[in-house]
Amino acid sequence: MVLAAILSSPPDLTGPPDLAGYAVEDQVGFLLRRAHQRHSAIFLDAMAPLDLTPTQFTALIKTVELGRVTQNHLGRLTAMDPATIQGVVRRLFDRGLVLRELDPLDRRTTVLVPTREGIALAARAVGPARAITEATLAPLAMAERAHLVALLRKLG
Amino acid sequence: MVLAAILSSPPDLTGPPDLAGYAVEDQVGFLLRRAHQRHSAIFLDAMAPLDLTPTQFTALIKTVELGRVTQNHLGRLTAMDPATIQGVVRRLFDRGLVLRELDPLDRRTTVLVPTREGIALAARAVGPARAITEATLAPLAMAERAHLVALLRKLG
DNA sequence: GCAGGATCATTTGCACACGTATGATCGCCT
DNA sequence: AGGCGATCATACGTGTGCAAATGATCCTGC
Repeated sequence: MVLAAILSSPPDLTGPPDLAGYAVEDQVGFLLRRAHQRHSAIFLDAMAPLDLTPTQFTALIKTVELGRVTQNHLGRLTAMDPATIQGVVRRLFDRGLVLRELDPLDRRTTVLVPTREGIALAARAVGPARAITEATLAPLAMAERAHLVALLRKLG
Repeated sequence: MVLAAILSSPPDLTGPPDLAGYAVEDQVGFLLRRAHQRHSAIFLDAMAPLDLTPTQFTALIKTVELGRVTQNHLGRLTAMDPATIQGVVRRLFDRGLVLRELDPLDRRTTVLVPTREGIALAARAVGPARAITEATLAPLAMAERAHLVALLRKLG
């Protein structure tokens, strides 16, 4: 492959273009994307038996925690915009994990309520979720883990 | 709304279901997703004039930096799997920012080469990119920024 | 009391991101 | 030589994420 590259490319006398010392792989954005990817992979793998994605898990847990929530409000609590939470909730609804109730006093909203199955699944998911957090933070020492979480939280 | 909730739901004597003190919003996964979202929003906004997404920018910069890369190799360098890098490169190609060359010695691969326009756009994008990193890290003090980057890098 | 602005949910269109599958090609080992 | 596992690019399906548009409903100010 190296040989192929040498043979098939003309000698580059100009060298790499000057990007003024900018290194993409050291930027927060790149590192955040990579860390998020890694966590997602760990999550999907560990949660496979329960078939929950990170967003589905978050939405379900929050719904169970609150008992009754409006869809938009749930979205704000879980950092998902209305378009995103809509799809997530639809999948939870299709699996019978949450119900949609009508609020006679505000006919714009649909109030979400966890079903018995939703509550049971949330309870079963907490264990794996702890393991996922642990696995995600595994490369870091204990003090570093707390530090990272604090910094991420501060990042808003 | 409160009244509606009272009227339409039976009294809940059990209280919120026990999730054993698990707080979703304090988990690394949730915080990573949130931080990544925030950064993406900042990026898209600041890079709007150049119309580059984070992944497109990363792929372009790396291609310019290297001069010649195989698509899969570029994917590994930029943390994108083959399926993802394919779409990203296709969009760069459609905009005339990179070329696809054939390697006669390995007919499986397509070698990517930046065009003059691609190189120029990359050069123009570096400034905004620095501003984006700065804006993303704005909530943190200088020492904290370095610390966060170090921790994220260590996270793999 | 009603008009204008805000809020709620939904839809559409685009871009990531991964798993999985497929077909072509390469490299190595017998 | 020949075959077999690995690698490269691509395709498809699903899920996340945002912007922008729509329509229904609410609430506030006048």
